[in-house]
Amino acid sequence: MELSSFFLGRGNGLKENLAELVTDAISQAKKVGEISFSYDVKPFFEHPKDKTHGDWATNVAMVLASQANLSPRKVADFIVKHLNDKQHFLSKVEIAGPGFINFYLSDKWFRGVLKEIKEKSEKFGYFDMGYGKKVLIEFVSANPVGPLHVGHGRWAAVGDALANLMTAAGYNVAREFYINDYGNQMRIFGDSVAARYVEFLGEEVAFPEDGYRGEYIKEIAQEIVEKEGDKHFALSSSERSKIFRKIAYRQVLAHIKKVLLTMGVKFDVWFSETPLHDSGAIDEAISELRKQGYVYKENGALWLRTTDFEDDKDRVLVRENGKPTYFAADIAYHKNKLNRDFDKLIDIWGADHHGYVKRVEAAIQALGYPKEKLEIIIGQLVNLWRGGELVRMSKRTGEMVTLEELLQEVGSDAARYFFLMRSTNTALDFDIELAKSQSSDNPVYYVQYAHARICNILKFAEEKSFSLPNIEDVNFNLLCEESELDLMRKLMEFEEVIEVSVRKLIPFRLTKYAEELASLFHVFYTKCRVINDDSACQQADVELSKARLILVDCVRQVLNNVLNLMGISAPKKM
RNA sequence: GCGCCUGUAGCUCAGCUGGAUAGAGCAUCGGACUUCUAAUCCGCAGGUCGGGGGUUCGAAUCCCUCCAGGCGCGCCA
Repeated sequence: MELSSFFLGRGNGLKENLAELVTDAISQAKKVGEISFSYDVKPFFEHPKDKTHGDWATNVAMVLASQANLSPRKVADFIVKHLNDKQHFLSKVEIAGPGFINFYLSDKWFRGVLKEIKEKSEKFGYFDMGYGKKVLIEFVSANPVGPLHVGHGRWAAVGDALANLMTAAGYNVAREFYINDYGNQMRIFGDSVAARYVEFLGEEVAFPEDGYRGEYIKEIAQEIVEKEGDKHFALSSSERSKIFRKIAYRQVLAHIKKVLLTMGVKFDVWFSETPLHDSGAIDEAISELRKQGYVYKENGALWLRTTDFEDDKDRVLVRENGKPTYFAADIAYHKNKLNRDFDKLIDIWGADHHGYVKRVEAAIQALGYPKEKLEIIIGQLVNLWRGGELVRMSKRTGEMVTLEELLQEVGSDAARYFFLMRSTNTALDFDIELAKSQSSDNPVYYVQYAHARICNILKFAEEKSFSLPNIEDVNFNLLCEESELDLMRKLMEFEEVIEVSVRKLIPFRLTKYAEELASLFHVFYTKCRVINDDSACQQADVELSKARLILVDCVRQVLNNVLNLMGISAPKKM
């Protein structure tokens, strides 16, 4: 998924510099007649998989070769000849393989990253690619008729991390939860609780057809009995149902908010569906659609011609009985969001709703908005595993692990990490035993442990009166071990990771980066000692310790920042 | 039947706009603690990228087709 048009920002500074350098060299070569081509190509840069191929590489010579009617290596020769690296951020440029141009960054350049981290601290990695554009991310949006299940946890973790990421990238982000508190299901829900209530008070009652049979319904009813006694007993069944719908809804919603808060997920807006019906917003939306010419009547119902926008079939807006469909309300909801002046709407839905995507996109366009206004992320479902055993879940049998139970068992950090760990278009296998295990198998602890280890070094340094040096007093040229240079390279990548994660809407990329950085730190840790506490140690050792202290403190900072974006704590001690 | 997602090492997954010898983690096996936390590190091994065709200098990546799995195809929400 590419949102290129929306994500025109400054982008990654270093990459841009490099791109400019190469573009300039190409136009120079063209000017002097060495390379001729008629249409421009944008150089593509990547980090070579193999370190010995440099820090960056571009394939531009190979792309130009056929146009220029020259061999790729010849084109590369001409380009390299015209590179004018005024800022001296390259130490070496090589032509390799079929025609890659490999760039090696100068020491000066990637040591500069340490200074930048110290300056920006918790804002390191942040940059302005959004220019304050307003984005609304709608996620979770569970029906308020029961507890959240583990799938909701995934959307909570993904949505919240995405919101954090986009904020870091300079967007103005709001988080919203749409509450489907209207319609049939709410009525059934109220009836179900009412029936259990009457049951508790000792009266035989027929449980509603299609009623919610989960244990939690009984719990809600019992709570009402305990708090309010039998005062609703004497009411007529329709009055009772109405009241219970309200009470039970309040309880469930409060519970949903509480559980999400346990995960550290806070919404800016809780948007209720009911007012859309009561305020005439749905009628307005429909008349707007009619004005645009996409509405027609057939078989007593009112239809939206979504097939004009690639949907399989047209969809009903108003039923034969005069009641608007869920779809109609959803159109009014999206219209409401669009009216609130967001530059971009992002919806995160479970895979079980993917069949709904086309019609909502159609509705947006029928309302006169460009399709790109709305981005719908479809996430695949979550399978729970306990050890090697798949945990079967079924609403019918009531065998359900709720999000609350999962959080209680594995904790918020592990839960969020696991929910985030995979691409959203892959079904997620969530192994409860693994999430709980305090071992190297568990990536959450692996990353957090790196952070805690560094904090311990800093504490140890303090005890040896090796306080964190002033950055001006440090000679970073002393950092020349491979593991040190690898760490600095990885630190430098952070901004780029944020950029890619946002551009492609893939927050799971953060977990990969966190693990890579943690891993490089652990390697460094076993190879390099930071604090030389030998009283007889040389001045040179002291200088090296200073430089390494700054280095590990920078790693600590970036680990902290990436964990923050994921909504996971960065413990000082483990 | 149609639509969306998925198929890469024994397992769970990365792999960007088509690029260099397809990468991690786990599991297995073999090593490393008198040293700032061994919740760590190092090494070995492991692959017809679901099958087949096509596009081209080059395909895990793009196109077609087939196979397998998940999800969805209401005037439910």
